[in-house]
Amino acid sequence: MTATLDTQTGRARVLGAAAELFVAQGYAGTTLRQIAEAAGIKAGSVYHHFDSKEDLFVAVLDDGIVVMIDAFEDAAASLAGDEPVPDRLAAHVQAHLSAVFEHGPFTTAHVTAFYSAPEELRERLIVRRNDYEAHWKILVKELLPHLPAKERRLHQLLLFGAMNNAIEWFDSSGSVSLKRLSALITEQFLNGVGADA
Amino acid sequence: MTATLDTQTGRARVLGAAAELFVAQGYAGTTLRQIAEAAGIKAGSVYHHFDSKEDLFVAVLDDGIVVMIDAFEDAAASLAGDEPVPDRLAAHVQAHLSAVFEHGPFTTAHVTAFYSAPEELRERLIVRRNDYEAHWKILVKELLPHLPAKERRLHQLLLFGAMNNAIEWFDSSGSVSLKRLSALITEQFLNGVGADA
DNA sequence: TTGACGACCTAACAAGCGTTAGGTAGGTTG
DNA sequence: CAACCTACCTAACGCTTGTTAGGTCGTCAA
Repeated sequence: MTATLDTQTGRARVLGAAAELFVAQGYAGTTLRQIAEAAGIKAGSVYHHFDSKEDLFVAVLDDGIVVMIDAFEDAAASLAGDEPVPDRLAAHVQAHLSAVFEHGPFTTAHVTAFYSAPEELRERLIVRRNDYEAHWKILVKELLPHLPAKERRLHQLLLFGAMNNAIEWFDSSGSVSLKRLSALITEQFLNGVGADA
Repeated sequence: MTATLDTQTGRARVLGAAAELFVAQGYAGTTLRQIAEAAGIKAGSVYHHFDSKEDLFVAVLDDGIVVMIDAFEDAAASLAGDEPVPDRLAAHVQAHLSAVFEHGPFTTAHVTAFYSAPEELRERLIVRRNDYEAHWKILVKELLPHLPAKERRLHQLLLFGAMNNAIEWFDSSGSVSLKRLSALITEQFLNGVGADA
């Protein structure tokens, strides 16, 4: 459950080491020898668990998207469904950010390493990514029924941009908590920065 | 002025080819032989113009940030200074997006390729990046004087996130114009998505 | 005419890459 | 005890990488 890199076995250690390195250095910038060393084995042994570097990358990101979808559905399940719009949105924003920042490098890899991979490789991942985005699309439609679909899509993309870009500057051990950040993004998204407060 | 890759000479062709490839494939994913071929010369000849792959990368991104700062200052100069807040913000948002989407691969590289480079390389670029962010910081302070500095910084980061992430989905030849996108981002930033319209 | 210079090319270098074949040690199963 | 499986290791393969040394050819100043 709370197993770290040191206590895991074989395949899981490789997967975790790969996730961390892909996040830090991207796909092309990470070598199998680095991954192997971080996992405590030799480069050739990686092929006992995965057929190729590409497959390993796909495995990392597939794991990540599963975590994100779980987080989304947990958030949905924790709501009765009749809460005010800001509360419902905030719960899901926090679930997303929590998954990215606090649930290990697998989710983070989806935000930072995805675009570092060759396009051909990315194509193997978009199905599951679209699955996650579809969850959000339904939610946003429920929360903002008054908007035309096209505009709703644009706003959703802007929301994703604001959330995912936070990975470049947000420090989870800093003075701003993740909960506060979630509230801020929600408030900003729904009501704006408030030119006249 | 409107010189393309084909009409440029030596160094400029290498620079342009490198920018495009860095955008498409990242730093580690792009080879000097690819750059050379795209520029119409041989790999070794790149070293007549640049001392290393790292230097070439820095040159590309330095060129990009200059364009962005120019665009920002042009937008500022085109304003009288007493326009309403939404108009002033929209002008600068459009300047930023226009620079990223319509002024060649150098500016784009700053958004997409920056984080694909090793951290040591990135350090050579942050001085100029900070210079550009400082322009925005001053502007946001003028536009939103009522917010505490800390919160203003967070909102600014969210704005950058929304703008820069647009590179992953915005299609400048699509049905949404860049001007409309600028207006949408500005409206969203200042007033939110409007839960009750 | 000579000389220098810029812009390129050829050919190679050492290092590192992803990947593979074949081997070894320990645990489990019949 | 034998057979088998899992989890590794060693050693190498062919290839690509960034980089360098030295050469060529046209242009242009003295």
